[in-house]
Amino acid sequence: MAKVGIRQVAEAAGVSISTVSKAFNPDSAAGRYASETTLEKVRAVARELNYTPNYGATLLRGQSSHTIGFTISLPEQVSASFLSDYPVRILNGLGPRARGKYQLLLVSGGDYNYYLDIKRIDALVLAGFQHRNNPREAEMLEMFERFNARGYPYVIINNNSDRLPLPSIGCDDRAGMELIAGLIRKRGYENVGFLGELTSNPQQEHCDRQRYLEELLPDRFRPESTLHGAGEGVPMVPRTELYSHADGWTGIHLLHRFRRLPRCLVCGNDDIAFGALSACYKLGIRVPEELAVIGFDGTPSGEFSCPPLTTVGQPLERFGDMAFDYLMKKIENPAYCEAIRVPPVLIERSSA
Amino acid sequence: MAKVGIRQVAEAAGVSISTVSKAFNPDSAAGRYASETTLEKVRAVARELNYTPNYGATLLRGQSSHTIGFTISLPEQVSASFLSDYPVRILNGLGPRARGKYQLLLVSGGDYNYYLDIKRIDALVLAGFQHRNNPREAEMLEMFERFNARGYPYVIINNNSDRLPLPSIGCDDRAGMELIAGLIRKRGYENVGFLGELTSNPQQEHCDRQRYLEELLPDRFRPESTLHGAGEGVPMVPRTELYSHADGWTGIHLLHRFRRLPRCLVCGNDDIAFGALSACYKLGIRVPEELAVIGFDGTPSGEFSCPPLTTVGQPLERFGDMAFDYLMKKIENPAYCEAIRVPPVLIERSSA
DNA sequence: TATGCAATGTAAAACGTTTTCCGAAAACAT
DNA sequence: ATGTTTTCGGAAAACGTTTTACATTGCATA
Repeated sequence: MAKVGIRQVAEAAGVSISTVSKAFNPDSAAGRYASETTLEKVRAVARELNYTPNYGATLLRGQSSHTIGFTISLPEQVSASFLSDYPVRILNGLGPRARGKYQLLLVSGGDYNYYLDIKRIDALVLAGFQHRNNPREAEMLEMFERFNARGYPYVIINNNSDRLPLPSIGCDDRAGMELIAGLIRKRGYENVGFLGELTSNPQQEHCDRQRYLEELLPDRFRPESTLHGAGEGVPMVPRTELYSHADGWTGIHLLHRFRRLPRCLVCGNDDIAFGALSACYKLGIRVPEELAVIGFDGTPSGEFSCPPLTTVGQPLERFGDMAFDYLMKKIENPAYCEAIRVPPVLIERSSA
Repeated sequence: MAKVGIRQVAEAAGVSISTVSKAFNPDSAAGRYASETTLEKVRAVARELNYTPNYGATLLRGQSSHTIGFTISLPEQVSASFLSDYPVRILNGLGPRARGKYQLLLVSGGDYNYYLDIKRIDALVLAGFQHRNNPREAEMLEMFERFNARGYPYVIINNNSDRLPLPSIGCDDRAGMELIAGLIRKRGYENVGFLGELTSNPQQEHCDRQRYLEELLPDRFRPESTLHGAGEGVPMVPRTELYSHADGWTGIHLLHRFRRLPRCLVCGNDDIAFGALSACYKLGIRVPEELAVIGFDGTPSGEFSCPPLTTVGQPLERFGDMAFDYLMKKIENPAYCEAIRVPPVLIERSSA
């Protein structure tokens, strides 16, 4: 069978190739100059002939690559959560939404500019970027700046800082902490501490989640049950591992040894909570009888930890499809910029 | 600044545009007809002008898309392991290898044929495809057949069946089971059972891992400590969950209730083992004192389960870069087909 | 010195679209 | 009936490469 291109379709439909092109690009400026009746007829013929526009030609002549870049974190820096189910869940939302309209290109760290520059991608989804307390924060902010300056459409997934408004989609951490605070009041835990990712630099600001918790439970929050606030006795430990499990593990050991364990410990994320849980198991601390542990993220494994983890679930699939909508909006209106926060959901299991 | 295309480079280098093209496609047939000296000079000029061949034009005129498709499982079917860190680890191997040479396109389930047909991708990496005991096995095999018939370069990651030789890269399961068998002998566990994924169909063949274990430990293996072999008393449970955690959980409950628990239980994968571990925690079964549990996969979370999981680690990053090499070989020599098995590694922690 | 052949480079023809520009026809206003 | 606008569709010019086919040069051989 002969190759079927735009010419064959044109001939079969009895129109010129430009009309066929218009049938496939109804939104283009020239599209206005053909009647919908004709276009529909052309489309029917095209369907029958099983015609698909040649991607190379489209790309060469047209202005859109119909491709969205998806990238997980800076080069050689994969955030801990991306070693769990994060990317797949996000992609499960993004993929179906983009299907048929945009293709998804995996852009490895550092190639963003390049791909955007050569028009290989129309827009970029940056996932797994935590710029807060990140040693390469400067580099990341500079990149965002560059994107803004050039008007590149991009969106960051799960960048939760409320101090730096950026085009982003993420969990409404404050709402999440409200859920947790509500649970804590319900259970009646009087002493509440927080366990975030460890860092060797005590100067670094606390993560937003900790701040929210302090604000929401001023009467119950115990700063000394926090590694930053634990005081002189407690040494700061340099981070050695990529995974934050280790932070939870170390955190419990430290707080236990220095007798700073509260009645309830809220963890910055589920991975930290898992680490905390294993340390409790090891040290014989009963959860939740002696120590209640609450996570944040809703990782599926939480259902099967020992004991099953009470946590706050992030709608990651939702982030994915919202990211797509965000970018479409941004492409249409280059001035659009918003930090969207999606409310999470409380998952009550048995650790608190 | 004016756009820099092949013409500008040609002019700057004092050669014709075809010579510039040759400099960038040294492997093409026509490449032989220009001296390496000239080509190198052209390349230097191109570098200086910061020239990159226009992708659309390359695609239109050339025959290769320089793109590899990466796909995780059939539409609407994400295998449990892909909700852990699998895809990212594989991509961590594949990405750097492909970088600069091939782009990576995320192909969502069902679009493979389409993308290959329209030459949008040169080759395909299929990850997360377990065709054994899969309700859609027929569909998958048919797809593989079609690929073979048309000579599409593709490779399946982690398809471990030894009964159906397919272009694949995966863990050498037999070698893995040898490691486990060795550990079991060393520890002196006399009764060994196996816990695979549950299925409502008792007719289905055992997974290869179980078969290897039986073959390797004929003296210690207890078929009754296996859900398939547990006999009439034990009901088969239909799968309800995507995650195999649940299978481990249910498995332990069942075996415990019907008093078929062996001294040591080998699990088909880590997720099952985590489910088993939580069930033990819940039921008060001490691990490893009463029951030793061994996993398979080397999921990072194993380090922080309760107790930390003894398992066999799969070199997933290695799979990724081997997949790239595989496809390159296949593109060069269309007849090439091999099922590569990479030996795993024993990770001794405290659950056995 | 003529001849043939290998080595090197170029001109020009694709590749299959999108888009610009223009003319014909139709609709409308006078 | 005439002039003016609007609507519709086509001809043709890009887009930036790769590849084919051919021209030139240099060199060894007859």
